Amino acid sequence: MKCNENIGRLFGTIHRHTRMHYNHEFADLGLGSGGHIFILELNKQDGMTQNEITEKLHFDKAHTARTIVKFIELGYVTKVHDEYDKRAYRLYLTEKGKEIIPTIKHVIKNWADTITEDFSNDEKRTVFELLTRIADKAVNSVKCTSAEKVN
Amino acid sequence: MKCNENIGRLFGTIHRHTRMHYNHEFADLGLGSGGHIFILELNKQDGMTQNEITEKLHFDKAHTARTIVKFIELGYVTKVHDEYDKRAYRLYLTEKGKEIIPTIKHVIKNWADTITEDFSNDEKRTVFELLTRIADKAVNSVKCTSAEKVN
DNA sequence: TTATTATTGTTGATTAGTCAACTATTTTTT
DNA sequence: AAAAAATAGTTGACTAATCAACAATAATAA
Repeated sequence: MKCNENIGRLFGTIHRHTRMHYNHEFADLGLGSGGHIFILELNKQDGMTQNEITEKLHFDKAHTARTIVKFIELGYVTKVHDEYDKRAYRLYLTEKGKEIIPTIKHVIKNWADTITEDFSNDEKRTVFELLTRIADKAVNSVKCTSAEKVN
Repeated sequence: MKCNENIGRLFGTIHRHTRMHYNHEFADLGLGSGGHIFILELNKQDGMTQNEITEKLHFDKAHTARTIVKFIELGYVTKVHDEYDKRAYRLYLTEKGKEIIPTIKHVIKNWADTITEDFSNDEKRTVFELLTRIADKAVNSVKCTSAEKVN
């Protein structure tokens, strides 16, 4: 069975083209292809620290730091020193940040609809479920190998 | 139905962690996370031009150019001026290039097995088929929007 | 044949993202 | 309480990949 052979390549192809599309769609907002996720996440749960959002989104904290700096410059996010832990910052969406939520959601939904255009509802549900499981495994497997490295 | 909402995010997460894993596994060969695909493709079909392999893998030609330069330095690939079209180069795997094929295949298969560890054979087949269809749509959709831009 | 257009590949600039090393704090151990 | 270890965030260096502009060559139109 050859099924598994190129699955990584498919992920690469899909991800790169998703990025190209988002780059195009989000250009007017001053966003690139990746940052909108932070905004959506803050919309779900305001007041997270950079570390918390980093872990939730499975990014590297350096990436978060730089993305947030950019969003503050763009006026979408504000950063407040935590009262009790002076190392930490709490992140909040500004009004301007909240305003772009509908646009972001619209672009995301459109793209999802486009790439699963010919899918039945059943297939949509299936692919979402299987990808969720794969993402979980991927995250945990990498976590393990980098933990090994430490030991 | 919320299924579609975050599918792009799943692709991002999976792809980034795949890259981290490949970076780790391919380091000994001097490869990063992406280049091995070119080597596998040349192993399937020798003598392609840079353009041909670029299109087959859905990359940007600039990326191909730089990747090939690196592979020539590493001794995995050679580049031969096309006899009839002096703009083009034909690409061939060297012996050293052929030697690393089994390692590459092994790493890829291992990763695919890891991330679908708890999948039934049926689920593996399904996810592969659905992803193939998604990749196809993604490639074509982006192609369309960039064609629009030209007009 | 000459002029125009298209194609192959290269280079420069830019973005997304990681890792490693660092500073400033906070927590834990002694 | 002092020393050691852990944590939050920043910065520098690097890779993967894209887009845009370019040079050289080839194909097409005049």
